[in-house]
Parts: sequence; structure tokens; C-alpha cells
Amino acid sequence: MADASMSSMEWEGSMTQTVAFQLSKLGQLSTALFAARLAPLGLRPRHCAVLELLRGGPLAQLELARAIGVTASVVVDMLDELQSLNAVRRVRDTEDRRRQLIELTPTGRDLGRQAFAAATETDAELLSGLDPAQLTALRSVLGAMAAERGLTGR
Amino acid sequence: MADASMSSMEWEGSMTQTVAFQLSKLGQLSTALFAARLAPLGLRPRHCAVLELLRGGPLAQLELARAIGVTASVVVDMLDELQSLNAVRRVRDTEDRRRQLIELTPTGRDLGRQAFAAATETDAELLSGLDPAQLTALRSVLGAMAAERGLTGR
DNA sequence: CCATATGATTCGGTATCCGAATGATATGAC
DNA sequence: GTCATATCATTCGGATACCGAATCATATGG
Repeated sequence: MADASMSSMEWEGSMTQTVAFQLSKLGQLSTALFAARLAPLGLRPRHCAVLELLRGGPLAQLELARAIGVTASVVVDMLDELQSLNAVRRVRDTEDRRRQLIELTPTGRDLGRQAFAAATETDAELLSGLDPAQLTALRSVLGAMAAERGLTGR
Repeated sequence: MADASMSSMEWEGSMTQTVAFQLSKLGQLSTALFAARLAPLGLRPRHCAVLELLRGGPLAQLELARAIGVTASVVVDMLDELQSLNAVRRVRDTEDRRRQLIELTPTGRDLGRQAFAAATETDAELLSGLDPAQLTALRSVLGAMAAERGLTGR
């Protein structure tokens, strides 16, 4: 019942054992591993949320920004990059000529599929040391935390 | 037994549901929340691993770099910052005058304690929506993943 | 028709990391 | 001892990812 780890002394707690710290570090690791697998496609992790969101149909840039949780200027950069890969097109909204409707090209749709494969491979790499029970628990908890905060993007 | 989520069609999977993706995003969130709580102390997340490692006694800069998992030049930057806070001292190693032994000052020790408090608060914020079972599972899995890769630092 | 709001863009700034080049010191071959 | 080589810290330039303020075009409502 008693946890044996803190035996007797009032010892300063370990920061590296906090969830905040480990989540930061593992997030950084995940990003790096994912980026490495995306690199051959010319993609970077931040592009993936865009590719995924656009599967459902065209969106304006501000809609993308809000969905992903970044500012409008970041979206401009990402779309410039995706456009240079021919993954997306900007189309003026005829009903409101200020808006650009962003639509996925067939190339973009294909890149999305390959990116998903890369994500799956990264998962395998990241989770190789876990037993099935841990894996289930992790997925469930991360899903809960992400959903709770509406983290679609990045 | 059969997973109901992929019913009939060959539908492109969801990248935002992969562990790699969610871990990236949640790691980013953790870092931001932790940074916000550290800001009043003049610290940033990356300083914390240094403060913690030095609790055990002085270390050379390359030893810090290896323990934390960053390059030597990053350590130089972090130590410049910590030094300007009077949190650490650089002391030439008399046995090898190329080395700088980094030692924690009383101020640094105190900042470490306050940083730990900030990390604990961040955990509370981050984990508020989880039930005890999920919390236990998360800690166990993150601990396993972090330990497996020797992630001390940030 | 004009004031104001909104969408996209540009520009400059911040934070974090890396790798290559540099200078000081140590070490080992001879 | 001396010289080549290795190692430690540092500096410098570059990459990535983000933000916020300013700008321009277009809409909208009085």
C-alpha cells in the first residue's frame, strides 16, 4: 500500500518524474521520429493536420487556423509549403472574395495516405517496448486528454 | 473482437488518432503550460533538467549535455542563462583545465524546488480530467517509455 | 458612401535546437 | 621534450516552429 519510493527523508521531488516533464520530452521525441519518416515525402509534422482536415472538403484559412490551433500567419506558411508540393490549391471564394478556399489535390490526398503510413510506422517504433495492456491504456488516456482539449491539429 | 471503427470502406486512417501525433501535440501543450508557470521564476522548461541533475553534485558541461540529450552548444546557452540568475557557477576543473565543473548555488537549489512545485501544479492542471485509474496507467506508461530511452532531460 | 470588421498576407521577433569552426588544454608517440 | 591528435567549451550561422502587429483587399451595416 505504502509506496516504497519515498523512504524516510524529505527529499526534493524529481521533476523528471512529473507527467508534464515526461510528456514534453516524449512529445519532442515523437515529433522528431515522425519528422524523420515524413522527410522523404517532403512533408513535416505540422502539415499533417492540414492534409487530414481537408479530406472532408475545402476550408478557409482561418477555419484551418482555428481547427489546428495556430495563428493565421502560420497557416499561410504551411499552405505555401503544401502548395509548392502541389498538395493543395487556393481557390477564391466567389461568395466572399476575401476568403481562400483550400482544397486538397489528388497529390495531396495521396501524400495524406503516405503520411498516415509514416505515422503508423512511428507509432510502432515508439510503442515497441510496451505490452498490449499498456498500449491500450496509453491510447485511451491520450485520446481522452486530446479530446478534452479539442486537439485536432499539429 | 472485431473493431467496429472501420466498418466497410477502405477509408484513409486518421493521423490525429495516432499516438505519435497526439504525443507531439500534448507534449507541446505540456511545455507551454509548464513554461507559463516557470516564467515568474525566470526559468524555462529546458533549464529544469540541469537544476535537477546538479542536485547530485557538480558535473562537467559535456556530462550535462549527454545526460540531457542535447549538444554542447545548447548547454552553453542554458548555463549562460542560469548563471545570469545566479543559479549555477562555472568552476575550472583543476585536474583538467579544459573542463568547467558546474555547481548549483543555494539560489539554484531553491529555484529547483520552486520549479518542482511549478511542475507539480502543471501536472494537476494537465491531469484534472482523468480518473485515478487512468492517472496511474499514464504515469506507469510514460515512465516506462521515458526510462527505456534514458530521457532524463528536456 | 463611408466607417468598421474580417480574411489573407507580410514582416519582424522569440525559442529551441543543430553542426561546423575555433581556441585552449591534455595526451600519447616518438 | 615536442609535436600531432583528441577533447572541452565556446562562438557563429542556420533550421524549425511559433507569435503578434501592420497592411491590403473586400464585406457589411448605418
